[in-house]
Amino acid sequence: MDRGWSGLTLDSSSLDLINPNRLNHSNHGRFFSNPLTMSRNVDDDEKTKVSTGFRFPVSLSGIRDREDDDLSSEVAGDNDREVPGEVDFFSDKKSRVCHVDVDETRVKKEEHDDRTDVNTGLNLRTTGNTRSDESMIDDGVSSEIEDKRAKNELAQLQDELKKMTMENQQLKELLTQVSNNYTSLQMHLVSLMQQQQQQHQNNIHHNKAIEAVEKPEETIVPRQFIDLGPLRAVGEGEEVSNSSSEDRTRSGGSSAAERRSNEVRDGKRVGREESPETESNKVQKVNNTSSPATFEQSAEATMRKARVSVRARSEAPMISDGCQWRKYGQKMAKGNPCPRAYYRCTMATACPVRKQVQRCAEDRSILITTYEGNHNHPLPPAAVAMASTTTAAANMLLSGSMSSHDGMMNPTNLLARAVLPCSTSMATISASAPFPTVTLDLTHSPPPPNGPNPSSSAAAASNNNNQNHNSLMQRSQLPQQQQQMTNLPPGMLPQVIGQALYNQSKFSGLQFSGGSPSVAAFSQPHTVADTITALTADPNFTAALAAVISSMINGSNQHNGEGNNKNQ
DNA sequence: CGAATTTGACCCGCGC
DNA sequence: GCGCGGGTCAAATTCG
Repeated sequence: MDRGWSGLTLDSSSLDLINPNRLNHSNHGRFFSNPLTMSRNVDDDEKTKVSTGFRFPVSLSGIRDREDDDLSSEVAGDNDREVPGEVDFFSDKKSRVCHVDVDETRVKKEEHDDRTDVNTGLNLRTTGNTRSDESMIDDGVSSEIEDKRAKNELAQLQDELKKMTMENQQLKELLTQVSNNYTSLQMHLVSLMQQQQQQHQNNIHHNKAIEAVEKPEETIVPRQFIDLGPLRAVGEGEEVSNSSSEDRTRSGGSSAAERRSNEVRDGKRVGREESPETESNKVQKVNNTSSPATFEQSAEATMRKARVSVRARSEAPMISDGCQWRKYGQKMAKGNPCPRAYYRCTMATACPVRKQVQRCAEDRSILITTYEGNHNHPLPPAAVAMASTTTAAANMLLSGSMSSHDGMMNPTNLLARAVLPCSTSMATISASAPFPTVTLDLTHSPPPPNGPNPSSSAAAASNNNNQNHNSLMQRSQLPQQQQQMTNLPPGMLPQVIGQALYNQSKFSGLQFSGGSPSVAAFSQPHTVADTITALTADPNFTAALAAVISSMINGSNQHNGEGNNKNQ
């Protein structure tokens, strides 16, 4: 069936969260929509009962479908025509309820809750059929009892509906609260970063003053500038004008990078989109341009160096991530029989983003795509998911890889440090690689019985703690959605990655609900505080939230920066 | 015919 | 200093 169902199964403990009334704080407009879903869902639920697990929708549309189904059936609960059917569907329980009678509300509620765990929106057409069947069989049973049963059921459903509505209300409040918290946090971050920026400017002015007084050759530079990678595309026009021979002389240890920039000057490599610059040149430039955007440029420079590696199973030669790429080279990498292809983004003339695509040596069904740099142009919707994901990952990585002082001062790093311990189930971070690299492993296939871990080649840099990484992955029971990603059609990947971040917040609690059946975070009525606790305790929620915030931070940085802002 | 890809050559960084 | 490997360039080739 191609209705957005993932086809993957969940343990029954997660089922409860599928209930859109608990998850979805919205869309009452769709409450009565799509009557077809009722009949459609019959099959699903019946199949679900037969099979070992339950299906859940990965796509939002899928979620909505289920929501419609559930809601529709609830609505149908108000509809007398359909109610008896549902009664019969749960006939094994209903009869008990019926005998206990209405005054035994506690018992009834327990039964009711049990049933809720199974999915309240079970299907009316099935039940209707069942009813008709049963009515044919049970002709002897008095219609009076049946009416009574129907009324009981109706009351029960109405009760349930009220309960759901209240829960919905609670969730809405929760959402409001979370979003308020988020807004205030964001404001706080922005103010922090502005303060930091101010501080950097002051430092720069101070250093320039010192420079003017002391020997001009001894450039005193704040440490953070020294530690930075090359400045991101300086713009083709302004490229080499500053790097005179005096600069090179002054910079002392003239490196090969300088020779490269000489070549650029000599016209050998004019077509280069990025001007390779020495550290000293960079420092020089930074010092020369004491513009307010210095800090942002520095961040971008580091960003340019950071890499995000995505491992995914794909038979296609390249995962389609929504961007346009031009292949500019191919090399045989050592230790891998598969060639490595080099692509650069062609959506804008001077977009610095590049990516490498290579198949994993150990498992050639795994495609390793390594992204480097930030887009300097608007992205099509299809590319936003991947771009924001990689940017967020890179942000987390970079904020974590900064020097200790800066890292501690960097608000992003606070997030990263809060996030990384739990996001290791999805991301591996490498500080020892030539470039800081974060690896998003979307394959999560069990390691070959006797071979090395499949993630070992791409995440090679991180392999000093690779074992730990894997144990983390296993211990945390990698989200089933990720497992589902392993065999996605290539075009679906970016969407799913982005979706995953989104879904992580939506399905928070689902994936980590533990083994106990029907005890997911919302299976029982909770106070808002309980719910918040459950949400914030969930690593996925934290990770997703951090990814979003991190992405936003990057965005705000870029907006504060100069002309060539990134759009991620 | 223009755009995209291929591929050999070149350059650079790094380890020995 | 030399060799190796990674990364990039650009002419040649292929493709639409």
